[in-house]
Amino acid sequence: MTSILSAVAWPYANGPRHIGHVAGFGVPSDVFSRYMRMAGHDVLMVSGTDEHGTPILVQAEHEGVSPQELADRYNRVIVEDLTQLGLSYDLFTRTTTRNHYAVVQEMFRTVHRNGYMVEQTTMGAISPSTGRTLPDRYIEGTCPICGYDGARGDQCDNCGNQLDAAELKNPRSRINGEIPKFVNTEHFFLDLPALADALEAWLRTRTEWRPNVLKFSLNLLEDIRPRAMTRDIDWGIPVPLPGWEKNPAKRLYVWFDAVIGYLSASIEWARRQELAGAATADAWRQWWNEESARTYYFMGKDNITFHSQIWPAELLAYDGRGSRGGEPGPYGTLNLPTEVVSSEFLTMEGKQFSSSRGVVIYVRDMLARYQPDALRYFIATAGPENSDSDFTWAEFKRRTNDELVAGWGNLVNRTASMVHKSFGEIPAPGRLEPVDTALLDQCAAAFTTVGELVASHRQKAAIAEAMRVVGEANKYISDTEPWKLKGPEGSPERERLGTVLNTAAQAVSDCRTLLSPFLPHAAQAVHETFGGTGTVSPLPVIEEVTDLDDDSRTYPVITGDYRLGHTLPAWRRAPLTPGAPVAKPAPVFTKLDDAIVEEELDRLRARA
RNA sequence: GACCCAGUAGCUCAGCCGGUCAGAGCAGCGGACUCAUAAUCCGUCGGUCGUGGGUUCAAGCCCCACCUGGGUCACCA
Repeated sequence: MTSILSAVAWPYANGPRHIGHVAGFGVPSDVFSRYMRMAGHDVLMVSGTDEHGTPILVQAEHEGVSPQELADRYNRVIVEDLTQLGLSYDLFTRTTTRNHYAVVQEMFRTVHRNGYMVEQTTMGAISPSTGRTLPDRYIEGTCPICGYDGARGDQCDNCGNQLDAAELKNPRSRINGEIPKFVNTEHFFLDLPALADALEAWLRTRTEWRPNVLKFSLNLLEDIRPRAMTRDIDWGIPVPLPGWEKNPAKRLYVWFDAVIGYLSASIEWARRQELAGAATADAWRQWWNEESARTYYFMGKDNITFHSQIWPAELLAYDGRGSRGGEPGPYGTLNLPTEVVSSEFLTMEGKQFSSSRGVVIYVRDMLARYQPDALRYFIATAGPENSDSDFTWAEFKRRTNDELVAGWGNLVNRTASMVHKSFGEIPAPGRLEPVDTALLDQCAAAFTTVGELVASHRQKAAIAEAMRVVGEANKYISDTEPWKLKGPEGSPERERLGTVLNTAAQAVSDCRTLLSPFLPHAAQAVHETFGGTGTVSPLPVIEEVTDLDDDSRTYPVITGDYRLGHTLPAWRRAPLTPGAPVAKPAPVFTKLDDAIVEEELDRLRARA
């Protein structure tokens, strides 16, 4: 048994999330975590909403609410969406808890004490009316090179040249139109060059990573410079140093605090376990201090930099393992990522997702009209695992109808239907013939092959293998033709029918287990269809909790009971019990009408 | 501009270290069957693996150039 941390990217709480987001971090991390639990490992899966930073502040001002109110609203929306999708977080929390603030400040203090947080003065654009940093992308003006008037502070969309915001002619804020002021400003920079050797040495040991992620990460080292970890902004975590702490205009950079969420959420989880009497408050150390623990980080490719460079650098600095040396703080020596599992991007009908341009389908809207497992199936089989992939409504309909419903759903339905009509319960098998054992052997072998594929992050191949076994079971039924076995009670034909249907039902049960990491909702339904009782495929729940360090505040978290042997079966065949009642089955999956393709495309066009 | 990735049958994609690698699913066509949400099963058509060079006994797989699409390039989560 290994301790496995599933560290899942933190959705930004400035709006609802679309299916591209959950394709990148959500479904892959959940499939991995569910499988690892069934394989007997000790999994801790954590995440939460990321709630600081300029975009939330801007959005909140735009809506006339406080940033916390805005974050509260979308935190709840995101919590509900991810729960409905069945993502099995042990704890999904947020970055505005007191616990998170305390952990982030402790990280900062130790990194600073170890000498990796250096103060520098830089020239930055600020908004004269608010005093806040104006990020380059929020500044626009006339391009000094081509004269295009809509150039942004970071680059000109017309001529494509990289720009420095200070070079723009007639610069103005895209937020409120005022003229930005360029001033000297003090900030703390994470001294990445002092950590570069340690980073590279560590990356060189990461041979298991997807090659593109590793290559990208190594490339980042070539031009490594100190990176600002504070901002001129009043929405964020205070800098825990004398003279800075009470300065409302200086806050920690959102990315400095967001990645620390993996640690703070683990700590929050342990503290809540202690309150429930289930573990001690330092139970989190099992994943963070034990060298044998493995930590997997799931995200979209836009986040690679922060997980393969910034976060490991923060950890190395905390541990005192850079060129300046140092000592770890109270959290001890913290584990670096075992693997950064990055997905590519999902596109929508050939275009990049874009909320502002209306090229989008939100998780919420998707789940209002379609089954969560239908979306999960699409993402698992056609998602952006190793390269960008395209979501189209036609393909979604086809995958759902021709593969999920016609392949897996039909196998369940035809098998249960025959068992119900012939016996009303799981029949006892007679003597097995070669055709029977051949199918059962294939099912048994699939536990190894599918498991290894999921463990090595080749989920598309894994689900394809599981679906291949589904096909074998369908073929078995065609070959054995149980509908032709019509002998009376006690006849050899009748016994053969029992054997065939028992074998088919066992194969269905095996496929159910094999597919359960991908299709957890259906797994439970299939289990019950064949007379099973209890939970075999646990789903997450939303709990309203009180902030551990602030009685006045409550918020929703995602959590759940995913204990092996209690709510989860092991990753192997569970023999069926003859005599378990099998009622007339109800279809597990809903077939989609051809018309949904045009309907959805119309919706898309209406948004644009 | 620099760098990275992708370009394989009508469609969506597999092809790890170069030698059954020319594949799968869907669509199309032909057939079988009727237990099942007209689902299933069998057979079949189909590609000079973006283009042009090169290395090698042997190249989707390595090298060079080019074309097309996507991405990254410090304060954008």
